[in-house]
Amino acid sequence: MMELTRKGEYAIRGIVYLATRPGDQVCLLSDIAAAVDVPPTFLAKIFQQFSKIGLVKSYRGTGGGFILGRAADKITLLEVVEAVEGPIIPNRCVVNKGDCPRDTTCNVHPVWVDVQSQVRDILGKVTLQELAVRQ
Amino acid sequence: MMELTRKGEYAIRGIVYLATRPGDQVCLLSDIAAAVDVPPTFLAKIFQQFSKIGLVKSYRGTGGGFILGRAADKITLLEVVEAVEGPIIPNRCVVNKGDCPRDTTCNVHPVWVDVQSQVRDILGKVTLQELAVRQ
DNA sequence: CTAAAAAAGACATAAATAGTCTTTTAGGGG
DNA sequence: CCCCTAAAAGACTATTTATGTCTTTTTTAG
Repeated sequence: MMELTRKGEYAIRGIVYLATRPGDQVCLLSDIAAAVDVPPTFLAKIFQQFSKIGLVKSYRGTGGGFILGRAADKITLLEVVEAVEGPIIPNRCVVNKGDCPRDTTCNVHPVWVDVQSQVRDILGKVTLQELAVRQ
Repeated sequence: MMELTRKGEYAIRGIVYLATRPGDQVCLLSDIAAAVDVPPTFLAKIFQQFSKIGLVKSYRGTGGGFILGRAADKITLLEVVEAVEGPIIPNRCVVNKGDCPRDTTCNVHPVWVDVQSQVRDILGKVTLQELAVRQ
């Protein structure tokens, strides 16, 4: 349960790699894919999603490629994960209030709210900068 | 991401309902299914899984049915969820040590360990007794 | 022996996952 | 303007997982 998909795993690998590169250096998608061992066409889709919400900035044509959309310490793991996996939802019932008919009577509901909150909190406190440091 | 499946949701509903019943009263699967609005054949599969690991106790034949395998305050939500959804695994890399080749170098790894630990902790502290109280 | 009820296993359908392939758009250099 | 490079967009495919159903078997009470 609660398992990250390949897409999520690849997304993290790709953008963390980008964060290890000098901030002004445009990276080719093909280079990133090779470095983190992900199918290039699949990573392309992932980076398109990143690009749309500004997590990365893309340049087309000769000399094009990708750089981070913001400083690495301003991008959290939560943002990266939610960008490709969608919001952290331990159960449908927590999506939005009133969605679940049992809402007020169900004793399980607050537990899922708690889980959601804790997970978001953990992921939200980790930045790409921390993930990019080489050991 | 991290979404409980229908199976998990149904499993919780079913066993929580069982926990609201007097401890010595054997419940028909068909009655439970009707009460919590779950397809009976599907719930049957779920309760078979419960039965195998002792979360519920089953009786066959005339007058048969199900009761909890233990007192409601001795069964946690974590056990129920893991019984049908499998272990809480935010990422494959945390399954067991050495499984992930990047294990020692990957900075993301400890984050998933933390997530796993927190979620298990939250779910492990909630008992069926608490979930069964009527509001 | 018979009826009741769970157990077991095969089967079916739909959705999500994990990609690939092709075409289009944008930008740089000659 | 023409060509080359590289990302964007969208259609397409295969595999796996989720969500069940149906049939047969086993167990048990009366």
